[in-house]
Amino acid sequence: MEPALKKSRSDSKNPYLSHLEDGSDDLESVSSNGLTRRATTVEAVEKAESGPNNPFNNIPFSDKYFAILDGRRQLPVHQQRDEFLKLYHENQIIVFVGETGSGKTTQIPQFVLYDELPHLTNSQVACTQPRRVAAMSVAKRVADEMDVKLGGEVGYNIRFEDCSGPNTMLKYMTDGMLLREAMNDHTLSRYSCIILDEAHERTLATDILMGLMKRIAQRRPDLKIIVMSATLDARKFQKYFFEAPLLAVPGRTFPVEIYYTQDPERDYLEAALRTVLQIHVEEGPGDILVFLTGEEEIEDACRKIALEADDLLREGAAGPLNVYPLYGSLPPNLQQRIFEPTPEDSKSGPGRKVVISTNIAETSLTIDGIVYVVDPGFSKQKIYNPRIRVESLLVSPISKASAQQRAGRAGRTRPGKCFRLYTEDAFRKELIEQTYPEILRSNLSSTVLELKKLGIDDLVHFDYMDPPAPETMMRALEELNYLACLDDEGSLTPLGRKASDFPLDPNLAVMLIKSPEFYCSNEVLSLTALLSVPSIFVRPNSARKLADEIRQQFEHPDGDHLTLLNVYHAYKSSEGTSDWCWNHFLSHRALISADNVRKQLRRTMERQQVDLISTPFEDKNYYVNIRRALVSGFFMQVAKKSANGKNYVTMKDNQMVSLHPSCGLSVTPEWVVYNEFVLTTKSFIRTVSSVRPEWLVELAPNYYDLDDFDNNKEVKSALQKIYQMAARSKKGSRK
DNA sequence: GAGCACTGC
Repeated sequence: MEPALKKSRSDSKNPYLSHLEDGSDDLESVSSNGLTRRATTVEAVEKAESGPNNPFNNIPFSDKYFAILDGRRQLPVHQQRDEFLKLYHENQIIVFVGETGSGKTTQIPQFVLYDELPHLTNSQVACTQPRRVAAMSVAKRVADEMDVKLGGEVGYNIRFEDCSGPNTMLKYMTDGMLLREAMNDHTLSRYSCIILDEAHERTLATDILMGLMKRIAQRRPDLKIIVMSATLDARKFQKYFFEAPLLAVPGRTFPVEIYYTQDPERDYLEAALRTVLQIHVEEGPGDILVFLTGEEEIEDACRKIALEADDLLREGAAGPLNVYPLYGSLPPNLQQRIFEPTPEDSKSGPGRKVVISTNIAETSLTIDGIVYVVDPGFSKQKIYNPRIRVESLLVSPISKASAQQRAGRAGRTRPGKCFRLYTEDAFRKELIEQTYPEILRSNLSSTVLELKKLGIDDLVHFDYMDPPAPETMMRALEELNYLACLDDEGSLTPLGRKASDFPLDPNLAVMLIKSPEFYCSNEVLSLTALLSVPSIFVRPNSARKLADEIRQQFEHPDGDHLTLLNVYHAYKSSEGTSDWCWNHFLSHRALISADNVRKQLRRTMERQQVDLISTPFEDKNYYVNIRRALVSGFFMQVAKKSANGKNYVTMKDNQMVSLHPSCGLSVTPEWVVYNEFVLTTKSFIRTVSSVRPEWLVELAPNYYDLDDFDNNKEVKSALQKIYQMAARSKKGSRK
């Protein structure tokens, strides 16, 4: 036996593997990529899995364990365990594709774990997920399957919650969390195997991790990498990962019949309503899922369908129909209603429910009992325009992959039907294959900062699976340079290093780090947390006026940022009860979330030695200090009132914008800083506060260089005056 | 006088 093997055995923290270790017949040594690894055979691992004792903790397996084990061995993926192990032993990287129901997310990590068990020392196996709930629920399931305590041998790690410990060998985590870890440990040295699950979703974090994995793979021949994805673009993953071998496992779903329209639909909303009612009248039992694009559209459709369905029921033309909306900003108790039982059949026809949902039902939420899917072929998608530096949401046609995913939702419990409200020709010729990965649709300033912290110096030649547009990269580098997070050579500055440790956009991070200079880091910390969560204001359709009136009592004349702070302080002094929030039209959920973010940021501040300071509330500069701190991070998001006195013009880009109607400023100040640029029916700036122009030239002289304003005479001359005034007062103060 | 698809640190 090789010395390496002996070493790993004597270091092993799992001394219970005698039956694996001693049964030398079951084991063989395999050499690949210059590294010696011990290969377990299916017979050996199945023996270990069959007990009587759990090899991971030496406790006898429970009866429940064996019941689950039988089910696991029925999963499609189990048939290919042998094949998987062979590939795993012989290769450093494998691409694994398995459709819904194949069991890949729960089983593959266990296959790895049983295989690694003989030589696991202190290393771990990580399996990433794009969503927190998935990481949590899969970890729970796998802990049950392995008959261990969650947080023990099997755990999970997501933002705000680390449920793992010193004994954890398998850790499910969000992709963002692993990326954070990589920022402080560039080779991810604590892991012996990293599994990137749901890679086809192409989240920003997964894309960066994939590029990182390629680099780490070369530096760490001992690291195993498994990329798991849905089938469609397996070739692309293989090619990207040095022609890694592919293992494909069939899913376990029921067939779904696809129907197209003969002619293009002029009005997809109207067509969707008609289709739902037609299914309800003509088709056999089974619930319906309809995909629409947003809250307003969904609520509207729900009302119309409920009205029509009532008529049909009264006429005796159809059975009862319950209609449920489903979208992300719907309160959780209302989201849960989709799981209510389907209404009883009546003489006139089967009882059904119909769920009208955004894309949330495409991946994040699974509803059992869906037999019919209505797919109009649209969704709201984020797009980024680097020219004007604006991210916006646009209703766009979905991709073929997305259409396939939607259809699949009809076949989870029995054969189903999917009604596509577009022609087959349109599906073939007009839909793109895959939704563009997030990296091509986002502002990358956060990502660029992360990459720098990850030790990637040459961002342009980093091996992206899909390289972002050069202009997007330029914008990000330029923004980080103005924020002084990167120097003129593009290297991380001490400020940039600090900023990268905060889970925040760079402008928020810089504002927070600089806030002690303005004697208000306590307040800016609260403000940053409030700006990092969904809106804390609730404005129900039924009580808009009242909600607006109550909001007014918190309003600060100098701007929405200060209003947010006022609300937060009132919330804290009311002891944050949900009744108080309800009565003041505030979202308790958002405020709790802001509190969590605040705590996390505060820990980061302590770690980065950013002091917590407050200006006494009585001080006349209390609010001024906060507004000045705001400018130190948001000087690139400033607008000046335009000549007509109604609109605003953004600095440098010269975009005509309006104050968002939610803005609470009592007067329209000459200069404002804004948190967000929203492009909807027209261009709005949202969450706006008044600032003094002399702060701009004082706090961001590089950005407010007069030579950069030649295309806007009005702004240039205004700035010129301020520079002159500043010079004069400097002279004056010298006397 | 308008709106927040969905995630994540």
